[in-house]
Amino acid sequence: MVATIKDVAKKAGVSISTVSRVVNDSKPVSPEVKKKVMETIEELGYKPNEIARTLVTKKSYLIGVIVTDLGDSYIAEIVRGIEEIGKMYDYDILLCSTFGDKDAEIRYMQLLNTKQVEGIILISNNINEEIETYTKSFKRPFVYLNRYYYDDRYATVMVDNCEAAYEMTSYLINLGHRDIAYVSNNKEDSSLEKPKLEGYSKAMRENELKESVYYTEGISMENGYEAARNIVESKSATAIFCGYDEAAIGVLGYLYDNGIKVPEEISVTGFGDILIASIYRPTLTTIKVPYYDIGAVSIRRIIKELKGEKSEENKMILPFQIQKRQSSSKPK
Amino acid sequence: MVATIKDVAKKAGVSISTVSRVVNDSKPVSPEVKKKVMETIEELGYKPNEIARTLVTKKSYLIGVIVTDLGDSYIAEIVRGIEEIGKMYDYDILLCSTFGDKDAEIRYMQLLNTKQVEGIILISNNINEEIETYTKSFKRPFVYLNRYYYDDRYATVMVDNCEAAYEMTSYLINLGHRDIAYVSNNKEDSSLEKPKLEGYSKAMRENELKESVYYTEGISMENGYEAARNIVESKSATAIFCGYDEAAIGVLGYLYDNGIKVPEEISVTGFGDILIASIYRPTLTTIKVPYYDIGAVSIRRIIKELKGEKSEENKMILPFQIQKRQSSSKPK
DNA sequence: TTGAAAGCGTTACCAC
DNA sequence: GTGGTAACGCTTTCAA
Repeated sequence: MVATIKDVAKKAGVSISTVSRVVNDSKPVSPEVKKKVMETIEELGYKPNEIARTLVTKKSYLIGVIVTDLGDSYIAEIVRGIEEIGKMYDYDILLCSTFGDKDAEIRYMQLLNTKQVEGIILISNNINEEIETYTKSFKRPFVYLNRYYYDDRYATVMVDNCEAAYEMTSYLINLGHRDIAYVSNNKEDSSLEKPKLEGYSKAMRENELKESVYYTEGISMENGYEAARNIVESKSATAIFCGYDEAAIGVLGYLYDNGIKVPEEISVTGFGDILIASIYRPTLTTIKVPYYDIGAVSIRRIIKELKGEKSEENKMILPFQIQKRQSSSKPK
Repeated sequence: MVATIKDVAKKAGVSISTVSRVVNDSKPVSPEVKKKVMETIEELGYKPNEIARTLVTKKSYLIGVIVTDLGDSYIAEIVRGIEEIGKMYDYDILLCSTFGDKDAEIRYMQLLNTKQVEGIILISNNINEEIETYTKSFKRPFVYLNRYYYDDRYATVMVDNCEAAYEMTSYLINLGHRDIAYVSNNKEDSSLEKPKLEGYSKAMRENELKESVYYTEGISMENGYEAARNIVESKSATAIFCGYDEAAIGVLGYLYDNGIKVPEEISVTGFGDILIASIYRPTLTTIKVPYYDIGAVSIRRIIKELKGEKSEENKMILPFQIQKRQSSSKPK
């Protein structure tokens, strides 16, 4: 049987209150008694039961993190940020994956609450109206991260998508490209795709260039692959800018499979800077979204809120960067 | 304030025992009372506090998972397996990342124990003698996963590395290759590298071919990149078999950067089948290690043990597969 | 079928 | 400084 505070108290010949005091250093204890208690603790290998502690203090030091899929490298990166910063404040991560299932999101929100997490970070791909019901009833700090949809009801952390798309398009234009295709994700009303399109349009308009947008079903590599086929078959571009790295990798795959040289014949750029972007050959020029920082800032916000400091702004904007790599160059 | 069992009891005009009974369906309750209680629960939005429950039942339904780094796709895959199967048995994952820090492994083992996890799965890269002390004192189910070292003191799940390396080498030989270089990880005494080397040697010997092993500092892409340079400069191989996919991707990178065609001029194969293996171009021929299943089997073992069914074998061997892809072909 | 009460391992308040 | 004890929210005997 594992030792409890009682065992320590008995063996040390003091009250459990005293043991509790030395363990938590919460109130003065005479040096001799303290020494004795600490020795006994050592001897018995006593470790406070965090569950019992949580029950009385209401502090579980647990943050619930609900993700779509850890297999997505950008999500692993966010979780990394959450965890590392969380640990700095003694918080641990209770992890749940939804694999895109809306019901699971709700189910896990509830589950995590019964497990007494102090806050929840939800990484989602959907719009899920039911969420609000639960965030409201729980009254715990909540951060909502979503690559597709923006919802001003929840606290979130992101980059300025419009600005980023604008800069990337401008970069390609400055390289000398005139025919720049934009591969857009078609999720109806994806509220975060709009600003990207705007940024692209703005740069093109400013330079009096003709816009050419290709819509895809989703953002997968397969979608990118298909988009590339369409673009190449209509011979309509010297540069392809994709709204998501995943699609961009698909584009590169199509070009590779069809013997089209990148960047000599066509330049390709992405959005995100997920792990493979820098590993794939040619390496992908893209917009580096600071996923690690997004996770870090998210949990920091929750911890701040837990300390009673209300953050005023719901939306936190982080800086991005244009990562220039092998996949882009001047047009031939 | 969130409703407790007391609130429900009072409002429903019954004892808390009765409420507990209907919540857990643990003892017969008269239909009318049951109905009344359930209505009250609904009305108050009552959800049992799992922390309080754990305190009395000793069941936290929490499994501690300590990983090196979620950013490694194979680890994300293992965790996926752990989580999905865990959820089937109502278990949740408490996640900790060590980033290779040995002390962190110990620290988290202790931490997770104070949090009352029912079992621990440790994914490590090191040999850490201290671990035994803790697994022993905790007496909780424990599974140890390590890509480099095998330690028969702990329960573990793996593939037959020797057999896998043998088959991959044989595959290359059957394609017609005679000069096959093996890129080995040099971690001194890495006890899992030995069987791989054996498998390679065995296949080469059986065909009276000259072995040529290149040792690297680690298994990173950079290591693979360097190894490829050495191999190419000494013109010593038509096929390169790497003990880890990461290194193989590095090899492909070097060949790409130096205009050497894969597989036309050199075939490349790996070990693991991590995510990029199938995304990178050319796609990588490799040994598919069932990481998801490794996670799944690990947690299933823990849950079995929790139910009192002791597994007799410490070492569980899972089947692998040779994944043939673009990076290998007959020699020219 | 139901309720009272002990107990899980702590913390925190109140006396002394 | 120290000890006794209520309380946290729940499950589980034990009686009725």
